[in-house]
Amino acid sequence: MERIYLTIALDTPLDRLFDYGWQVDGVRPLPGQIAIVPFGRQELAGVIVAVSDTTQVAADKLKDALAIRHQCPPLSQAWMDLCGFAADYYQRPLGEVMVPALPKNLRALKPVSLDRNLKKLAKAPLQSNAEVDAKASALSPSAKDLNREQQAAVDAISGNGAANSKVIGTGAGANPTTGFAPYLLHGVTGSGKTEVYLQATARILERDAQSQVLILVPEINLTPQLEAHFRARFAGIQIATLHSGMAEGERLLHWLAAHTGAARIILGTRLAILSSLPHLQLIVIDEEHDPSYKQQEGLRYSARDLAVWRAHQLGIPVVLGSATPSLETWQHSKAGRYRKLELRERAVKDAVLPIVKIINTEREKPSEGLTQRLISAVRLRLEKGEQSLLFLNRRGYAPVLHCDACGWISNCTRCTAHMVMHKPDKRLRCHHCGLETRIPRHCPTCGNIDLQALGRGTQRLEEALHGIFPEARVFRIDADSTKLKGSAEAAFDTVHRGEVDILIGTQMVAKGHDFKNLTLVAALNPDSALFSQDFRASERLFAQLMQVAGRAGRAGQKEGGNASEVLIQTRYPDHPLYHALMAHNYHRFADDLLEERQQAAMPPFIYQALLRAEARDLETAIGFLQEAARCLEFPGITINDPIPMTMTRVHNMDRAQLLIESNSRPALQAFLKEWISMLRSWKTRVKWGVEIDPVDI
DNA sequence: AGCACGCCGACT
DNA sequence: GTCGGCGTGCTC
Repeated sequence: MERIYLTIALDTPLDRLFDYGWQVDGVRPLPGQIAIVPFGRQELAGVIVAVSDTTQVAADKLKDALAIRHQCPPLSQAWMDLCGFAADYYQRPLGEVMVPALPKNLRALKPVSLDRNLKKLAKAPLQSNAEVDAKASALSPSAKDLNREQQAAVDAISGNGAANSKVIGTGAGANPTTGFAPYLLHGVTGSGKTEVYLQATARILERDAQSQVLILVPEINLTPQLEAHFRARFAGIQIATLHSGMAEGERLLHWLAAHTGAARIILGTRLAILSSLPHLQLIVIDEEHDPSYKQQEGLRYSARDLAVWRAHQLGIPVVLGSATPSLETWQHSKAGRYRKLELRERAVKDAVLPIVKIINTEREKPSEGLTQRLISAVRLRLEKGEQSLLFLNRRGYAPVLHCDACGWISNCTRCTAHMVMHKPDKRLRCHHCGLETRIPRHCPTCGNIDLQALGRGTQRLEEALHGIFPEARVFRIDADSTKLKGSAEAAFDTVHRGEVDILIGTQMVAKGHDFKNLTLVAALNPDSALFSQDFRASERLFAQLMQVAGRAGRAGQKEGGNASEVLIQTRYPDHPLYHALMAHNYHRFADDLLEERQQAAMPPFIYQALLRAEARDLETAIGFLQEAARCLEFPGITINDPIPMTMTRVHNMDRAQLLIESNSRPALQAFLKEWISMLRSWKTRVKWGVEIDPVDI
């Protein structure tokens, strides 16, 4: 029996790999396989990254691995390289990238779920659930006719004809007919981006009997409807879905379908970018500008950026679709690094862009948050039997409770934030730490029983609308009304079935769902983002408003009907952002913002990283950052002053941050590598972490 | 990060 | 007398 050594990546903050012994009896373990090993006093699953006849580790320290999951085909070198890149780029140990990227049931200490799901997969193809099937059966199975621009896009992406002249480089194992080619597919809602994805996918699948296509969407809510489209179009082809809302067993089943190549189409949210896809030939990122593609805890990766890297690695096309591309992507396309594919027309027959109008709330004072003009517009829709959508990006009843007598306000005791009043369950709730109390009957400091609810959330708006339109069917969709699993989809279905007259929603309703009978969209109070500290706030607001606006009138206008209407209630009717919105002019808006960013030396023209620190008191956190700022000088690197975070205290911890900037990405990377290893060697009670390419500053 | 060992305060 | 606070030390 041969004795060998396995180098294994484990999910631990220790930035190194661990060697284990193994007695070979029969099959020799391979890199990319899963091993179960003893680690300290625990047992962990890890990924074998190398197999060797020797080890540097002293015999008295070395332990033997406990088991190898031979039944699971090894992860490819390409997948391990992807994780290696992410680990390097985001400055994390390899095991912290690899291991959490695998389904929990694959990492379980006992292979029961693995064996069960492998057997299941061998026996029968992946099935979609009944709801998706029902939706799919209502959709046409045949490809729609494309307009000229759509056709050009499909040809370019799938590499047909001379259209694909701009091919940049080819990676190892690349399909010779494509090569790495990043595309920005720029088109408003209703311009038929989904049809482009479907037909490009069809071409890729036809070309090669094994090829796989990965399509990412920003939110779990959007996967069922996307799945229905693909299900309807691709009968007999296995479609895997991957998102965080799946049960662990199901998740493993779908992951295995992708990993073994059985699934040819993979639909998912950002986490799917780290799945194993041995025959990947095309990646699509729908709504590429969406902030959800940025993971906000643990490994803070950008799924969009990893998608572009992965496409480059494999030498395949990647499509970034959006009506309002991120400035990063827009700049790449202007510089010619990404090829721009424009869809200028709405592809849906007779559809026209909605008319955007501004309501000046300085001149026309709203009552209960609603101006008279808006109320009339809703009434008109009610009379015509059409739907209205009121967009208010603030959940709860009122954002704060206030005592007029003594000035008390409902502050959270653990956070620099107000406790939000939730009327249905009679609670005050902190949206940051989850602290809850009953709504006090009288002021906790002076005893005054007349407490005022200040401001307006979706619940209060719902109440007001019931009062104004008693016979209307008012329906609210937000994180509170859709807390139960699957209830968000049910809620959207209720609207689709026409059982709702007035829909109230937070940003949840802005994405994806096209409501056929919706002819009025109103944004009630979007102003707060205009003057935010975060320089990306206006970019996000524009995208968000453009997206809600896109919910209206998608399915074409009825005979003789008017275009849909979008009403924006604002105190700043002359703000350029609203003017660009009225003119449906993303180009102008984005170009102006880019120019500002270039003048001010901000992303995407420079690169940033953030060191965040968290401690019991602010002085400790700031002190740590000050010391960190002093400890290493590096050419081409700007280290700013530490500042408390906008929301300083969360869950009784004070937080501060230090911004690092450079106009050279390699310089920033080199600096961070050295800096972080220094910081790691410090003994401190401060909790800290580094984020690369932060999006919330 | 886990997890265990280790040495000092308020409870049955 | 013990349960348990979190300091510090280690993980092939």
